[in-house]
Amino acid sequence: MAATIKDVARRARVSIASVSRTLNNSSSVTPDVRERVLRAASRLHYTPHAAARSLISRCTHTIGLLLPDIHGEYFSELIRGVDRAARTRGLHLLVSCTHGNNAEAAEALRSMNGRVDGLLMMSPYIGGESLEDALPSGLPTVLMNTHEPARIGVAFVVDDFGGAHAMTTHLAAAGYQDIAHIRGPANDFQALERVRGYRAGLAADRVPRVIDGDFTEESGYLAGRALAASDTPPQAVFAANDTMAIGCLFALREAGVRVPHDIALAGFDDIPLARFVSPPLTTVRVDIAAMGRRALESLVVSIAAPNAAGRSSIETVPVELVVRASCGAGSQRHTPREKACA
Amino acid sequence: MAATIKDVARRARVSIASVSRTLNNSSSVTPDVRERVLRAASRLHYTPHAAARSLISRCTHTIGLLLPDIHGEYFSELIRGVDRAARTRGLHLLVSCTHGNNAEAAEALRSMNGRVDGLLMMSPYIGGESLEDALPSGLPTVLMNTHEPARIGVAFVVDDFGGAHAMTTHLAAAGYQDIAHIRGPANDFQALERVRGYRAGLAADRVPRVIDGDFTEESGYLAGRALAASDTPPQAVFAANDTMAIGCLFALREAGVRVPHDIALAGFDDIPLARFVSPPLTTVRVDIAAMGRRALESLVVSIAAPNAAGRSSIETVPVELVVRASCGAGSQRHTPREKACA
DNA sequence: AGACTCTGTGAAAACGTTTACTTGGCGCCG
DNA sequence: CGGCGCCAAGTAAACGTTTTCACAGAGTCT
Repeated sequence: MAATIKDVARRARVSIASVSRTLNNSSSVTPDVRERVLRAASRLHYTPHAAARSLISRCTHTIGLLLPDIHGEYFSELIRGVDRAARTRGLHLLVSCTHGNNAEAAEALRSMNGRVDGLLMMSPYIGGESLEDALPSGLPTVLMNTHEPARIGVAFVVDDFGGAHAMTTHLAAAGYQDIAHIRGPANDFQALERVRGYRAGLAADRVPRVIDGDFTEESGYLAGRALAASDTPPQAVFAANDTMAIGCLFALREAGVRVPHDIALAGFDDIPLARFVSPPLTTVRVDIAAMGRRALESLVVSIAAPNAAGRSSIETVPVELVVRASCGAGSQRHTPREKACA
Repeated sequence: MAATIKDVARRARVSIASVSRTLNNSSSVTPDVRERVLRAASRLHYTPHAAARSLISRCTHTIGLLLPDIHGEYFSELIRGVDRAARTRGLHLLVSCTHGNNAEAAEALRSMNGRVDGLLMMSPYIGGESLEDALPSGLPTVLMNTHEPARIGVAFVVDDFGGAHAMTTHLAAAGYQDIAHIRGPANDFQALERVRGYRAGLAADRVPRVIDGDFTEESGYLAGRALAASDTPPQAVFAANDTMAIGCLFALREAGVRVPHDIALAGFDDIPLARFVSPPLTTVRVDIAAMGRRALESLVVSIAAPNAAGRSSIETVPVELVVRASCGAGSQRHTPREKACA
C-alpha cells in the first residue's frame, strides 16, 4: 500500500541508491537528482519502512522499557523521565510490563530481540530463574532496582536502605518510641531493603514490629485497621510506600484515630498524592523521573560503546526525607510552586 | 552476535526452511527434524529477529500509541487500559507523545511506519495542518477525542458535552445560581465541548462566566485566586478538569473561602486524586481505561479486516456524575471498595 | 505394476532498505 | 593530446526471515 523506495526511484527516474543517498544525506548528489527525489518522495508521501531499515542498519532507534507495571504514579513518573530523555535523543520507547511474573518477563524479553537497540529494565523481584538467560545476548541493558545487577551490567538502585533508615531515626528523634513498619511483598528487593533500613534505624533497645503488606492501598488499609484495633497500638507507623500509608491513613481515620495526634504516619516514594492527603504525608522523596533519565542516558552510552560490554557498575540514587504534617511536624501549605519543583 | 536461523539450521543439519517451519508450526515436520531443530535452537539461545520477521510477514504485533503527553493520572490510566487489552492479544505498545505539538506528532507518525500494525491516537488539538496527511496511508488508525474523526476512520470521543451539561444542571438544581466555569485551552477540542456543555446547562436567564485556564493545576490556582478576590464571587465553580479544580481548591482555601460552604466546587475526569482531597471533589467520571481498551479492541478489528478501510464511525464514551462533598452533598467515606471498582 | 497423490524437505525468491563496488564521464596535469 | 584520478550514479549484495515452488520418496489405487 504505502510507497517504497522503488516507487520513488521510478518516479524520480533515478536508482534506488540515489534515493537512499539523497534522503540520508549520506554522500553528495547532484542538485538536479536531489530535487527530483525530494519532489517524488513528497508526492508519494514516502516514508522509509522502519523494519527494513533496521534490518540492514542493525539499529532501531528504539529502546525497550520493561517494568513490573505501568499503573500508578510511581511508574508514570519513571516513564516520564525515560521518555523525556529518549525524546531528546530521537529514540522511541517500547514499553512492556511483567506484572511481577518472571515468565512474562522472559517472554517480553525474547520478543524485544531485533526491535530495540537497548533495554531498560526494572525488576525488583527476587527468586525464579535469573533473567540473565532470557536476555538476548549482546543487547545493552541497564537495570533498575534489581538485586543482581553485577552479573549483567550497569544498574541504578534507589537508596532504599538509607531512606528507610533516615525515616526511622527521624521518627525516633521526634520522640516516637514504638514504631511499626508496614512492609512490601517478600519477593521484592526494594521492600527488603526498606525493612532492613527500618530495622537498622530503630534504637537498639526497640524490638521491630513488622506488618505484612504488598504495596497496595488495600493492604495498607488492612494493616491500619489491625493496628488501630491492637491492644498496644504503636506511636508511629512507617509504611514501605506512600500508597500503603494512604490506605493506612484512611483505616486509622475510620477507626477514629487522629493522625498525627494519636499515631504518627510516614510513607516512602513521595508520590504526587502524598502532598494532598490530609494531613500531608511525611515521606521519603525518590526522584524517580531523574532515575529514569539517568538510566536512559547510561544506556545510550552503553549502546554507543559496545566494547565496554564487560563493564558493570551500580549507581545509587539518593533519596531525601520530606517532613510533612502526618508525623507531627508543622503543617505545610500547598502552593503551586511546590508542585513546580517536584 | 545473536544466533540467526542459519546458525540453527547448520547445527541441526537441516535447511533454514525446516527451522522456520518447526518454530512456527506452519506445517508438519518429522519428529526427528523437529527435535533436532528445537535442541539446536535452545542451545544457541535463538530468538527470531523481529525486524526481519516483520519485514516479510508485514506484521509487527505492535501497535503505536500516540498521546499528547504521558504524564499525569489521566494518561496513565489510558495507557493502562490500552496495555491490558494489548497484552491479552499478544501485542506490544510503542508509545510516543506529541506534547501538543503538531510537528512532533507528524514526526512521530512518520517514524511509526513499518514499526506498527495500527495506530491509536489521541489528539484533541485543533488547528494546524491536518494530521491526515502525516498518517502513513493504509495504516489502520483509531482516534480518541479528536474533532475531525469522520475523515479518518473509527474514533472514540468522551461525552464531554453531556458531562459538562449534566454537571452544570446538577449544580443549578442544587440551588447555586451563579456558576463560573474554568475552561481548558482554546485549541483543545475537549475543552471546547465542556464549555459548550456548561453554557447549555445554565438556566436561560443566567449569563455564562468563563475564566481561562489550560488544564494545569497552576492555572486553576490562579483562577481560584481571582475568583476569591472578586467583588461578586460565584456560588459555585465548575472547572473543566480535576487538576484545575484542585488548584482552585487550594487557592480558595488560602483565601479563607470554605468549600462548599462559601463556594461549591466541581471538576471533570474523576482522577484518582479527586477522592482524596478534602473535601472530596464532585466530578464527572470518565472511564478512561475503558476507553483505551475499547479503542484498542476496535483497532484490532480494523487491522484484521483491512477491507473495511472506508468505514468510519464515532463512538461516544459515556460519563457519569460523581457527587461528593465539594459541592455540598453528603460527605462520602473512603473505602477500599470504592477504589476497587474505580 | 505403473501412474498418481501425498508428505516432508530443500532451494530460492521476496520483503525494503543500506552500502560496497563498479562504471562512465569529465577535468586536469603532464 | 592521452592517461589519471575524481565524482556522481547505478548495480548488486546483504540483512534474517517466511513462503512458494520444485522435488523426491513412499504409499495407494486402478
